[in-house]
Amino acid sequence: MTDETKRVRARFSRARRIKLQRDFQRVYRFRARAFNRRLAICCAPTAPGARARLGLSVSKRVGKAHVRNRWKRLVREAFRAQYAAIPQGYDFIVIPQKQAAPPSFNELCDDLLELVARAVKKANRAKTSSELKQTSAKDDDREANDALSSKTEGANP
RNA sequence: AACGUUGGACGAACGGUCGCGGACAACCCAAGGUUGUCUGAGGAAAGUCCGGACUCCAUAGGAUGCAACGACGGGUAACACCCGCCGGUCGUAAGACUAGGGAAAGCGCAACAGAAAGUAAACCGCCUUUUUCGAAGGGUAAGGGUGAAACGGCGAGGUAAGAGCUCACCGCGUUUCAGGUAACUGAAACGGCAUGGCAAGCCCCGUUGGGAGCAAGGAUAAAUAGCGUCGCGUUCUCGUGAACGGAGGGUGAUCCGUCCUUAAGACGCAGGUAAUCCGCUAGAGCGAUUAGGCGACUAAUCGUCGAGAUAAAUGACCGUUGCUCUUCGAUUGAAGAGUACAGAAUCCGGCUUAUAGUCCAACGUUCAUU
RNA sequence: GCUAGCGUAGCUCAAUCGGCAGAGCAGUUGAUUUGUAAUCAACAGGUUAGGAGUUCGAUUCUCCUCGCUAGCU
Repeated sequence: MTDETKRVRARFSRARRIKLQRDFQRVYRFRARAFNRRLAICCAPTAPGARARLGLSVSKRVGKAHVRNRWKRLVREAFRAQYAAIPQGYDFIVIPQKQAAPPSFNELCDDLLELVARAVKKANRAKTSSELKQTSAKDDDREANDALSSKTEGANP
């Protein structure tokens, strides 16, 4: 019975997806990644109280249009089903590796949880190592001057 | 019954739980959110190979060029599509394929072989004359050999040997007659071989084509940073303005022509924003009946509304039942595996390509039975 | 959405107007050397991306697929 109540709560609306090119670039630049034979996951922290968000990047190398749609739907469904087990306050980008056939749903759930855990560990390590970067990242959200900030970071060391 | 040929239809079904896009309604109500109801991929949505609708540029007119098409008749909004029919090739047949105008407008091509690859010529031959017996001259294109293709085929007459030289049949061409809307078919007469092939080689003839594409195009909002180049004369008029000329630009191949601008302007470079709404789905729509037509299709009447996203919705799990294959059993059955190709993005009509399987109809050949 | 180009040996590229598919590097074998490299000689290696058509004959001409690349909006 507890499982059913969890399922009732598990929703996945448009607000929990990453849509803007800006956000994608921010997550890629944070460089907290975890790989698998089938998947790659990038991860970056957002504001502390925010919900976890999912972005998908499925290239043409993966397959034809219906194969790509299949991947996106499976990953979205896995993200939704395991939403309670995923840590909040992060953005995730899921990238299927090229030439990989879509797996079954249960395998994909296991892969997703494992890789999310690894990526979040990496992200926390990066966060604690340099707190200045975190503040600069917050500024990035508001002002959206990614290019300038990255240039200054490269110039400082 | 077996083997085929052609055309068409479908392309898993039902139920439960959760989730996503859209519309409507209610509630909290600032944004937005919650609940309920309805609804939500295809025969190819694909490739983007053709043709249109629609929108803007803006006048699309002429000549040349370029591109596409090419028997004939029809269908259609249009077509490189479809239907009918003719010719050709293949198949015992049902049927299949067919870019199928012009080679006496001109240019060009045909490797190797072969004597010769096209206004003819003559290697071996055959016949004949001369002869120094080596050969030379003449006639001929029946035969040999080469080639994908050799200047009609085959038989008879004829001849020194031969030859459409003559004749019959066939092929080819011209004319006439008959049938057909026509392509064409059939028959007769005449000609007496002239006019070999390739035009998916150049080309000629005929027909068609203004350009760009929903990121078209329109509205609102937000944001930024400007810079450079070009640039009006005359006449008339009190003046507004008009005419002519010049300059710049468009007409996306060129020229003529034409159109626009000419001082709150045009063009170029650089930079910023890429957010919302409209376009956006009722249409050459779909289904049925009747009528016309061999058919593609058309007309009338009745009924009906079936996706509209934008980091882009159609999914996940479970159960039952179909269908196919394998194994066991072999009457029912049991277990396992599989259940294709593939995803709308402005919308239609085609073509092409990919497809597990299932069903229906018509027809052909062979065999068996009556 | 629109448009252009390319595909030939393991690699990089040729092949005029349609007429025997070639070169360099790489590979194999032999020679040379005490041995290796270099050099010399010989050899092998091709569905000309796939299919169909035109033609006597197609890498070449035409059409349809497949893959790759580039450009414009």
